Amino acid sequence: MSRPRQVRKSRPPTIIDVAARAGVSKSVVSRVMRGERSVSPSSRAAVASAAEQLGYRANAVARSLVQRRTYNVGVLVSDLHNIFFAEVLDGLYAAAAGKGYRALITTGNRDPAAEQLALEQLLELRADGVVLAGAGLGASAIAVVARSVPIALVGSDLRLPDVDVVVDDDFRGAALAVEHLVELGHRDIALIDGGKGAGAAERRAGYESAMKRARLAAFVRVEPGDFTEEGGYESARRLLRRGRRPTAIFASNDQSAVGALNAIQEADLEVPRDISLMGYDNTALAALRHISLTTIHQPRRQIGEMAMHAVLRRIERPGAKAQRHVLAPKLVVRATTGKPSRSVKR
Amino acid sequence: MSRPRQVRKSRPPTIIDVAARAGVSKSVVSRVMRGERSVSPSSRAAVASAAEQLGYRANAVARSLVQRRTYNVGVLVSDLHNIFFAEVLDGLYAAAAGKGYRALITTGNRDPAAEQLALEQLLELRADGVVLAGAGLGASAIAVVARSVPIALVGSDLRLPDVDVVVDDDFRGAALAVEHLVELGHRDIALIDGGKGAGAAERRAGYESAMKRARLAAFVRVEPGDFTEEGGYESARRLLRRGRRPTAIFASNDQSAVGALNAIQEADLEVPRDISLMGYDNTALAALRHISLTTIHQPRRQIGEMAMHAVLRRIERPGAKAQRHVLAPKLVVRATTGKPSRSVKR
DNA sequence: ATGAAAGCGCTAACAT
DNA sequence: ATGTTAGCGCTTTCAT
Repeated sequence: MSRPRQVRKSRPPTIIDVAARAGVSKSVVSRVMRGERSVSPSSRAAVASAAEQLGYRANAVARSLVQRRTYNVGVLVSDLHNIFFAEVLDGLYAAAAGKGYRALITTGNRDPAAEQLALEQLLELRADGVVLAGAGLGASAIAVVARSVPIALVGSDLRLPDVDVVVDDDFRGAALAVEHLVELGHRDIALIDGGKGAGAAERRAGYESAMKRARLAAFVRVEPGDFTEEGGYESARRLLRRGRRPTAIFASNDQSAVGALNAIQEADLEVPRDISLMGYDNTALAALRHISLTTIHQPRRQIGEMAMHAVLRRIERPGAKAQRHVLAPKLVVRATTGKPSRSVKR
Repeated sequence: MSRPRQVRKSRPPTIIDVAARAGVSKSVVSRVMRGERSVSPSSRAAVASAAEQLGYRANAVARSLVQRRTYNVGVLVSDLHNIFFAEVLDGLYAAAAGKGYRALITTGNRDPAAEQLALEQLLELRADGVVLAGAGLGASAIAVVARSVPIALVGSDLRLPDVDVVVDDDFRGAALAVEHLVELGHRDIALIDGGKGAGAAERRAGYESAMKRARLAAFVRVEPGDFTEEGGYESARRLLRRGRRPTAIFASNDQSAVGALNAIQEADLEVPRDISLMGYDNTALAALRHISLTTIHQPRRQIGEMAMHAVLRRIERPGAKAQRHVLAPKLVVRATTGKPSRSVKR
């Protein structure tokens, strides 16, 4: 009558417990759990009910050990604060789930040593593949790892053998921005640069190239910047102070565009009446009604899907060659761009 | 002479390979890998060099199977887009790493079914503990899982047995906001409500209570809202349209405060000269120089650390009781609050 | 200090 | 259709 209720925290039931309860061998249980059909309906029912009663949950650790694969794809994100990656992660997740894999996210928090460690951990966990999203790892470190597991890169355009890379076509995106402004009638279009930020160089090149193509080489002006709001503010102030004020500013990311917007307003100028402004990335910031920034959209979700598909493909076909996948950006017109004013040239 | 170079994708080396190469038994290798010291210096050196040469990496899967624990803590985040959680994740990570655990992030993308599945996966992976960050799972689902593994909740104030909960004191935070405004001399302080959003009810109660304490019960005005920018905009428009315009608006999150700011500017009012405005959460939005919103800061990183410590504690001391941890918010004064204008009462 | 052996929970031949 | 058996790569007694 006074037996102890049930040992607290008894181990979770195993396949053997289920087998015993269902009155079959553990093989049958295994078959049922994996949905094989060479099992009699009666056994199937018995196993199902036994598992249910016991609250049985398959042990993925044991399964992974014997199958020598985990169905886990590790995702190493450099920075969870960067809103850019959130949507990429959505794509990664969706693509993984759709193919029966799990995405396991880790981060190094912008610390290279921590990133290296996190990657190491993923490999110890025997992830079947790895996606590096904006990772700050060195090319050599990546190359080494790429020999033992399929890897895809997002947001860094390294060209390594056996490493898939998924990038937005920043060169083209910048050109889109310039073309939009030119169509509106702008000629004096300045760029707020992104320095060494991801994609900044391509955006600068795209800007310069598009300006030349529009026979506007004489108007090319690259103002140093650093992808931050503060940097954008300072850059814009410099641009506005100069003798010849541009009729349009193309900031190479939304963040710095917001800073620029601030400087423009401080100078008592109105956007887009007195000056047009563009950003890049189409972040949530740009969509604020408050700001409503014309910008360039990167297909973030699709980037994620692509990257996941790339590693899954090489997981399932070990021979397959890695590729470089380039996705097309899109122009998003909002309220900060318009025709240049005919105001007096100073 | 023409032997195939080396089989592509040969299996990763195991402890046995290392043992053979080092000329010792696999037990010795195991001991070295785990840093036990009952190993002769010579064996240790031999093993180290063999492992190095082979590129040996411990197999966490095998280890987890035999140890019956993974040193993994699963983190289920409802929404990676929500910037709030990014910093919470930092805290979770740091705390886990500090104690020799790994944090594995998954998400259900706001889809309850997907969340349930993701949680199930974490349990199949035999995570030693789980942190639910803003999860939309039902209390009963959580209660069931809580019987088999230590769980901590962040951002949802459910009171369940055997479930740790970490929350910001939203009641107190709202009171802080009101007190700040009252000190500046405001009396007519309206609230833009957060509807059914996380913490909205507590913030509303905190507002009401603080108003009463300041003998301002007559001025209590709760304008419906929904934590979105659009909602904040609409709420503010309604507040401004009414006969008696409040001298201060307290929006129950930053997002809706930004919407309100927009409405205020449209009404040709200046902040804080004509009207003061506060938000809640201290998101990146509030810090934009453009906006520079006075707001209430939640110790997000600390919330994450706390939650992780809570589950680690119960992982290591299976008997331990779960607790409710309440963290204190902080006032962050920026540029949107000031003394009320002495302008004519309408 | 080292080795031998058992076993973690499961899958995957192989029998029957 | 079902059961038996042999591992997966490691840790952990238990000897020595």
